[in-house]
Amino acid sequence: MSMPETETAGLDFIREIVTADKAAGRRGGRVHTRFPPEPNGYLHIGHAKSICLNFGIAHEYGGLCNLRMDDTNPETEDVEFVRAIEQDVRWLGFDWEDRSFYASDYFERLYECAVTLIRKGLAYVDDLQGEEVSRYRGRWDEPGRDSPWRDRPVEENLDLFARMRAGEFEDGARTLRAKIDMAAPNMNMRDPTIYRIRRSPHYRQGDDWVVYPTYDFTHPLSDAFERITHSLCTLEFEDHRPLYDWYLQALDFEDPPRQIEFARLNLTHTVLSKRKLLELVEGQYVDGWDDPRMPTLTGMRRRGYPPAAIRDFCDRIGMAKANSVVQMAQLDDAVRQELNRTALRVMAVLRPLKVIIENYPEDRVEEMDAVNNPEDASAGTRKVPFSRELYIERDDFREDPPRKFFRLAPGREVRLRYAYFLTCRDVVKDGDGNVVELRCTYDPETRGGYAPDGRKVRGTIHWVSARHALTAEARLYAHLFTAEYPEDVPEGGDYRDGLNPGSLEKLTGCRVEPGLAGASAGARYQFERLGYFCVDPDSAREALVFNRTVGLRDTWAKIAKKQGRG
RNA sequence: UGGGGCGUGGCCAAGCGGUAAGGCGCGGGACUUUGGAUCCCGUAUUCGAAGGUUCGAAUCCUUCCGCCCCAGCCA
Repeated sequence: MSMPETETAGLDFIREIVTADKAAGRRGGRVHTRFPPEPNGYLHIGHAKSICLNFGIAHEYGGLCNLRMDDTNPETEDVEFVRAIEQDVRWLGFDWEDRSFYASDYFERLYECAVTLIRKGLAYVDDLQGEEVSRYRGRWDEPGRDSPWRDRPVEENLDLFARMRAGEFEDGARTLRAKIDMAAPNMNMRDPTIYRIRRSPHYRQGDDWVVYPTYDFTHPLSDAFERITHSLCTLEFEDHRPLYDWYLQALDFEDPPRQIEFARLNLTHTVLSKRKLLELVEGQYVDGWDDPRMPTLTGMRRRGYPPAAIRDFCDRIGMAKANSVVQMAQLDDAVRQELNRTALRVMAVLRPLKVIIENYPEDRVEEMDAVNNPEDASAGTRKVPFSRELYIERDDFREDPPRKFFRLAPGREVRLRYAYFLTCRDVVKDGDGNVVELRCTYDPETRGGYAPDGRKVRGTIHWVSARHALTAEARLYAHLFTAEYPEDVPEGGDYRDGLNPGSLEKLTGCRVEPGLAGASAGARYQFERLGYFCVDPDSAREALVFNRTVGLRDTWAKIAKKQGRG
């Protein structure tokens, strides 16, 4: 038996902290994390990073991870979102088991904690309102001033706070604030708000409450209630950490959780901001949260991205504190790689060109054996019907082939994948000179794709039997992916120009990125579903539209510009 | 302007005083019943800049420069 290999490879900074804490036996040597979304929108790929991190770290250290709805703002939250969030987390492949929590379930305990703070002289009811509060808070370079209500006696604070809860005051009339330091250089410590009056029904607690705790107060306490050990959040909360710690200390929690921040995900060519995504949905610029163009998890699911690919992507991009913008190509590659391993292939023709095999009997149909996944023999084979009339991809034929074009052309011979060698004998055109049909012959000796005489062909193309093909009305939510192609089509025409990003843009009228862009003549289509398709140009357009990597960022820029803002 | 962070190739990202991992992208080649996939090879004499300490610095010290976050009764 060999010694176990010691893992010496670079630990990222979060692992380093967790490892050290565990080794030192802090917090009982436990590791317990949580994923705490606010149910005010759908989860996007940015959240996936956090989900993978939280569940991943917990799993790695033999700990647990909770799912917690951070629902302390009744105005924006809804059950629709909690259902969607649960579904997306599950889809991504994570299981919170019986640990589903809601910050709103802690309202009573939170209230008690606030009362404790008041008793300790660490919180007070402030009568200052809106504008006044921010004036008193001062600016970055100038200290704030104490509120005139800051030194109210404890009894009075207790009384007023109870009456706030009882609904005796108007919305916004008073707040409960922590008594910290109005001159603190860290703005978060200048007597932050703990409770505000908000007469808005909570999707979960109904009208039970008219006072709601703020995030800064709720979060550390929720973490402590759940005995979280490491509270992972994004960079913008870095200067909230002193406050996070302050609350826990003021309330004498033992073994308090530790907040650790990491950089949020930014991706090129899309927007990852719930607010912006909400506007895209509400303004009907997209079909909904699950529109395949959206960077939401549900959009990606509909678009055919396997959850394993998203997890892999999150692993690949790493965890750091430096702001960064990850290129979409990185995601595309993770998706392609996973799909390449697992997707069942079928042949498909997006822009059909009819082929008549003149020497093939009219009524004959053969079943050709086709491999379901060349990367995975266990995926088996399927039968594909072959007959006299086929469709091939328009781009697989060139009447006047450029150099290095190895596919079909007048007089040329190619292999029909899984079938026979085919030679183009004649080209049929319509009145405008458009190629509408190819008259061809096949070599009966080449069944299976090899010639007994040993002759070779350079090209192999896809095909579909005209009679048997599903002429899909197809909204193909299939996996459609391809290699990268240059944005610029070389002078004189690139033989791949049929469906390269440039022409795709013209076809769809949308910004198209190379990568997952869509079909390219040089590439082939790999679909998740078993079947064979022939798609007419109109529905092909739709398929392409749904499969493109859209410049949502541009869409957003246009909207913003129209509305006169940045 | 006060505070908090961050700066390693086109994009992510390891590295934590011993002489720049890896991935994406890009370029080239091999192979192939997709021109896909796969497989090779190449791609930072240099780590924001300048000084300093050291036999030796991306790593330590100093100064400077740049970028991000914070003045919600949002999270």
